[in-house]
Parts: sequence; C-alpha cells; structure tokens
Amino acid sequence: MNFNHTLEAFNRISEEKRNKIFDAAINEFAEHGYESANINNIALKAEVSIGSMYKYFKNKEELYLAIIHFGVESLKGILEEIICSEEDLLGKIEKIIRVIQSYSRSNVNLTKLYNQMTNENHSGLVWEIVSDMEGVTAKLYASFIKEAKDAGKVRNDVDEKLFAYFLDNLFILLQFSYSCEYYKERLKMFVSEDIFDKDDLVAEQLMKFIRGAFFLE
Amino acid sequence: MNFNHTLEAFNRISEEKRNKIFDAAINEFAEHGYESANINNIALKAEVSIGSMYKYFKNKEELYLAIIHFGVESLKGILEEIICSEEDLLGKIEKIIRVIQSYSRSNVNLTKLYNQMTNENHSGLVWEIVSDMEGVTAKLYASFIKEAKDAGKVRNDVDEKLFAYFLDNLFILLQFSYSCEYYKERLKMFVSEDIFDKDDLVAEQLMKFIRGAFFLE
Amino acid sequence: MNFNHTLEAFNRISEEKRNKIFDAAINEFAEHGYESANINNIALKAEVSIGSMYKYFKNKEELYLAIIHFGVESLKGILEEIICSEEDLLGKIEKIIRVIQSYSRSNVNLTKLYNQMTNENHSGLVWEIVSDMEGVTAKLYASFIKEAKDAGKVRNDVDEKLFAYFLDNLFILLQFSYSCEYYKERLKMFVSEDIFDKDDLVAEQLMKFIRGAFFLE
Amino acid sequence: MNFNHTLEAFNRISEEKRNKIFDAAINEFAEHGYESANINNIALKAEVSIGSMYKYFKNKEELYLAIIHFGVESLKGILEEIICSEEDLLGKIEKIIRVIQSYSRSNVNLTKLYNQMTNENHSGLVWEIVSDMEGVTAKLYASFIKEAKDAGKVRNDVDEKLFAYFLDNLFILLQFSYSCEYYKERLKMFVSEDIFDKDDLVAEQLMKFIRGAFFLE
DNA sequence: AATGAATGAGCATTCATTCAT
DNA sequence: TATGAATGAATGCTCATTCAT
Repeated sequence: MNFNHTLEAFNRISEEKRNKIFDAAINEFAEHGYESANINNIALKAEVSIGSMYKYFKNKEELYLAIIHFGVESLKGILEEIICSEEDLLGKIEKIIRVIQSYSRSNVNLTKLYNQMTNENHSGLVWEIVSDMEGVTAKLYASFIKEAKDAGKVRNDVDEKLFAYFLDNLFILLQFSYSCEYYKERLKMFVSEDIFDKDDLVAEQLMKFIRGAFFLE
Repeated sequence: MNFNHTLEAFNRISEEKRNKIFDAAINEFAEHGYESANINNIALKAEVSIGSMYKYFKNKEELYLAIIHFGVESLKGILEEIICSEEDLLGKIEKIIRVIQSYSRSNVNLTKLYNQMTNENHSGLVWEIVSDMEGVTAKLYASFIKEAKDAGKVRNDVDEKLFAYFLDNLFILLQFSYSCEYYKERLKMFVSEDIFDKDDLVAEQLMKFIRGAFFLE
Repeated sequence: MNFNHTLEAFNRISEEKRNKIFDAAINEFAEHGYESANINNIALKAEVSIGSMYKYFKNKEELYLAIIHFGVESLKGILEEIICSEEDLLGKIEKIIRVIQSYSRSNVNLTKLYNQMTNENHSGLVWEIVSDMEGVTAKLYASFIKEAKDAGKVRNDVDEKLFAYFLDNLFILLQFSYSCEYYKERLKMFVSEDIFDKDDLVAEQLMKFIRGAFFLE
Repeated sequence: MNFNHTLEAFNRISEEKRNKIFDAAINEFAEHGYESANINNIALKAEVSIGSMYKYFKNKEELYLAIIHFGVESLKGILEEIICSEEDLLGKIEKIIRVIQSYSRSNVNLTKLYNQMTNENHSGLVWEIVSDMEGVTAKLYASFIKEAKDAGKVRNDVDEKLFAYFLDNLFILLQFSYSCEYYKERLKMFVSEDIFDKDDLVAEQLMKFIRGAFFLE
C-alpha cells in the first residue's frame, strides 16, 4: 500500500515524464501481460533510458506493482466519490454503471490490466494492493444493502454480503466488456454488433436487472 | 473451429498419451500463462519428445488453441446437457450453478485457463474457438428467457439478450471465484473466510438474486 | 566432488569438443577471473552455441566449478604418482619441484586459475572441490615427514604438520612463479632477468633450502 | 610509482574523507575483486558523490592503483622499520613473522587485496607500484644473507638471491594464511582447526624451518 | 568545485524451434 | 516416424562514466 519508500527517484522527476512512463508501462503490461512485457520497450516508448528506468523502479515487478497501485488509486477515487454521494442505493448504482461505461472506454489499458492482474501469479503482492480497494467497496455495498433492507425496501431474506458480491461481479464484467477484446466480442455475440452504440440501453437494462434482484416491487 | 487438419498426427496417437499431453499443457499454461509456458517442459512432463510435440502441433500457439478447444468442448458438453434437459428456466439455472461449483473445483486449471484466455492477444483465434460455445449459450439463454417472458412469467420490459448476458456474467465470475486465486481472495473478502465451505448458501442466494432479477413475484 | 550428475550432457559429447570447451573456459577464467569471464565468449571460442553451453552446464558457476574440478584432478594425478613412487622424501621433493617447473609452464592458464581461485568468494564451493586434493597432500607430506623423523633423519622438534604446510607453501609459490605475471616479475626482481632459463639452479637451491630446513646434517 | 600528478584534487580534501574513501574502496575491492567492485557503491559508503569520486580519480583503474599504492606504502613502512633495526638476521626474521601475524589480522582486506592484485590483468601497472617495495625487500634480504654468509654463519653454497626469494615466499603465504578464506581453510586442513589460536607455535616452527634452511648448526 | 541524474553498452540466461540421425 | 541435441534471438538488469546544474 505504501510505495513511496522506493519510489523517491521516480517521484522527483517531472510529472510529464512520470505520466509518459506510466502510459508506456500500462500499455505494455496490458498488451502483453506481466511476463512478456518488455521493460526495454517501455523505456523506449517513454523516451527514458533503461538505466533511469531501473533507478526509478528496482525491477520489473516493482514497476508492475506501481502501475497496479496507480490504477487502483485512480479507480478508488472515482468509486469513493460516488459511494459517498447523497444518492440512494439505486441512484448510486446508476451512477456507477455510467461511470464504468465512460471510464473503461477512456482507460482501456488500465482496465485490461485489471483483467490481466486476476491471472498473474503475483496474486499475493497484487492482492495486497487491491484488497484495500475491494475491501472498501465490499463493505460499502454491504452496508447500503443492509440499510435498504432495514428500511423495508429490500427483501428480508437476502445475505447482504453475497448480494454485494454478485452486484460487484456484474460491474466488473461490465467494465471488461468495454475494454477487453474477448469480452467485447462476447457482448456483441450475446446482444448485437451495434451494442457499443447503445450505452443507454445497457445501463437501463442492467438497472432493471439489479432493481429486480434487490427490491420488493 | 476445425482443427483436425493439422492435428492428424496427434489424433493418431493413443488416447492415454493424448491425455497426458493435454494435462501437462493445461497445467503449464494455467500456471504460467501463454508466454511463460515452456513447451519443452510440457513435453518433459507428458513424457513425449519435443520433436514429437512439434509433429503434433505446428507451434506453441497451435498447442494453446488445441488446449482451449479441448477445454471448451468439455464445458460445452456439460452445458448442453443441462440446457437441453426438461427443467424449466429456474431449474436449469440452479443446475448450472451447482455444476459450476463442482466443475470449477475439479477443473481448476481449465478454468484458470479460461480466465487467462480473456487476456491473451490471441483473442482473435481464441474467439473463433470459443465463440461457438458462447454463441450457443447466448442463443439458448435468450430463447428460454423469451419463452418465459411470453408465458408471462418474466417481466415484459426486459431485453432478453442483455439479460442473458448479465446472467452469464454472473456464472462466469462464479466459476472464476472457485478457481482463480485473485477471485477467490475477493470472494473471501466480500463475504467471509469460510465461504468456500458454504456452497449451498452461495447457490441459494445466487438463485434468489437471479430469480428476483427475472421474475414477476 | 562428484559432478557427474549434472554433467551428463557434457560427458556425452565428443572428447574433442569437450577439450575445446575446457580450453576456452580455462583461458577465459584465468585471464579475467570469475566475475568478468564472459560465457558467450567462451562459447564463441569453443565454437559451441550458448544454448549448448547451458545444456552442458547449468550456469556460470557450475562451469567454473567443473573447470576447477578438472584442473585439480589433473594436478592430483601427477602428485599422486610422485608421492606414491619408491623415492625417499628428498627424492620425492626433487621430483615435485621438477614437475612443478614443467607442469606450470605447459599449463599456464590452469595454474593462473589456481591463483584466481584463492581469491574468489566462491571459496565455499571451490574449497569442497580442492580440499580433497589439499587434504591428500597434507596427510602424505606429514606422514613422510613423520617417517623421516622417526628414522632419525629429521630433527625431533619439528611439528610435521606445520612443516608440511611450509613445504607446500614453497611449492605453491614456485608454481605461481612460473605462470602468473605478477609472481614472474617478482622472481625476476629477486634474482635476475634470466632466471627462467636456469631451472636447474632454482631446483638445486630450493632443494638445498628444504634439505636444510628438514634434515639433520 | 608517482601518483601525485593526477591526485591533486584528492590530496586537497580532508584526511578524514581521504581515509573514508580508502577504507570503502579497500573493502569493496577486497570483497568483490577488481571487476565486480562497484564504484558507485564505494562513493556511497564513503559518503562522497560519484561526481567527486571521478574528480579525484580518473577512472576505476586509477582508484584501484591508488589503493594498492596506499596499501604498499603502509606495508613498506613497517618492513623498513624492522629491516633497518639493530637485530641480527634471525631476530629480524622473527620480528617479521610476528608482524605478519598481527598485521594481516588487523588489515585483512588490505592483505586480501594484495592477493587479488597478483591475479589482475593490471599486472603491468600494479607491478610498477609494488616493484618498488619488492625491490627493496629483495635487496635487503639478499644483503643480509650475504652478510651472514660472509660471517660464516650461513652455508657457503647458497644463492643468496634465491634464498631471499624462498624466504619471502614463506612470508607471503603466511600473510595470506591469516586473511584469505582459501588459505585459511588450507592451513586448518594441513594443521588443525584451532591453529589460529596458536600463533606462538606457528612462529616458533616457522623460525625453526627457516633457521634450518639457512644456518650451519 | 561539487553533485547525482542519466546513459547505454554489456552479459547471464531462457526457450521456441529446427533438423540430422 | 520419433528423437533430442543444437541453435541464437531476445530480455532483465548492472554499473562505469558523463555532464548539466
């Protein structure tokens, strides 16, 4: 969670260069996965010498983790904003869906990376970084569901933790559906070739699905 | 979709050897990902010479695709059986959930591979193989939902294709939750450490979630 | 001490190639020391692909140890022959001196390597290989001295183990004096520029030195 | 031999800093050998910027040579003191042995470096620095032996130059036996594990060895 | 004068693939 | 047909050295 100890050198360079490095790294890792991502390539694309690269990051793994950390922080920020807003549960859910649609489209590589991440054998270290975020969402979702349940709006017999999990699953795959080739093809096959021009329809239907799942009436 | 052209040599060897090769390959690919998987290693574990390996499969990619093909066929068989059974929609859904729980536990590596697959840059070729299966499920789900809708059991305002998609999303992530490290940790974090001892609870709650999403009353 | 386990592949190739590899490796290690010896270079000089090199030896260290092993065995063979000969102590010593003069001249690089070896931080593993030989010499020298002492030929107040050590020290530095640049210069400085043309003088004087050290009258 | 030309900058800094740099460099070179020694590391340990390091020493080699120079000067001082003392030959020899025992124990790294030095390909340059000292010892030893010979104390048939060489060889290896891992192990193997607790025995026996080698009676 | 960030050549090692037997 | 030895391109990482500040 706390990376700043090793990244001193990296944090000292200009923001422009930092972003260039992150961009290059996110692309490379998202495109090729951890193992076949090529650090010399990242350096080349970011117009930074390999030597510098290794001044900024101890090794490939640390760079990878830093990227993940960056991506997660970025996502966390957005989620927190929504979740802490004044909306009610349904309002929040709708907002999340909309944000997923726009965010995963404009951060294709970051989202691909998130999918990659679920495969890597680095799970241990990666999980340390991500669990933080997942933990927050898990708890918030569950508490909102609990609230709604107590208010009599949600059926009494639901396990709020599991329902939170199913809900987040729907969000995750929605995210991937807007960024990862495979899932994009799959969505097109399930629905239609022009589904990516119908964000409103997707949002509306997913809302309906979720509303039905949760709410009485 | 049709692989037999190149796989003549492979199909001619004993089933036992074929299975040994598949086992070794599935493990290696699932464990290390496409790029880091080591063909010489697979040959070693399968007790086959590398020379033979390259007689059976033109190159790494073809082996990978053959493995995916094999995995997908295995899954397709199971799904088809359920989907073509006499149960009604809810009955089928329950069966699928139960099968996912047992299948992904006893075929951990194959399921991991399925997750891997969604990342690789081979998406194009992979998709050719898998689209077949996804196409079948997509159509079947949609038709069943249509049926139920026409029968007045499912709300009228649902887009059956999108609902089929959401439904399958829930299934996919359930599958991963029982086999991929990352998703396993995530499920534990959302619910509890002992969630993997409570398959009935998970199945029951997921049924509830889906039933609510789809059905009137 | 037993290396054959890992060196199967290496032992299977033609003796000619094996010798070429050893020669190249001995030269490289003797010339540059362990750290800056370049394996790609050794492969090049030995006209073997790097890939093969790594089939024969797991890594740089194993190659190094194999070389040391080879050198030590070669030396051990010669020493054993002398030590087990029928000569008396003085006769053996003279033979050893003569052998050192010829051996270290015709195996310059192997002898340089022996000097290198005393510096490397691999001491641990290296020592395992060499201790064997050193142990043998140590014991043999000591026993011969003991014998001579018991026979009244050698003074009674000598510690045979320490005397064996001093004796071997004289041999070691004699060896280096015929192969290592530094020690060669040093010998020339102590005696004269043309000392390397006077092997008989060196041998005779060293005999005198040692005889005096050991023997009564 | 004369280094001061390039070392102006270095000689201008405080003695404390100079010593810190020497200490760090001696450790690094002794520990890792010339090639693997890391100048950036030396700078770090000596708390000097790399930039300054390269102001003081043109490059790695010059730093190395400066270190050798320093070490040799230190040793030369001690030897000269002994050699010019009023003792007779045997007295001097005993003093030298004692000094070797204490000096090589308290200057382990410098002594290691001396061993390193005999291997490096820098022999040429190194020799320039050291020959000075070796030349002095060579001449002094020889002259003392000559003296003793003329005085009838030493046998008439010895070549004083070669005997001086053998004598110095014994000293050199004694030195290494107290500081270099390899030679330490070797001494333990020849004599006993606890030999390093028996300096008096070693000194006494070496005296006996040398006395016998040189002296009538 | 002093600094230390930046550079990039260089090296150990891996592994997909070929091909002679 | 089957083998497995041989190949060599490719890549992560280090470190001596430079030079702008």
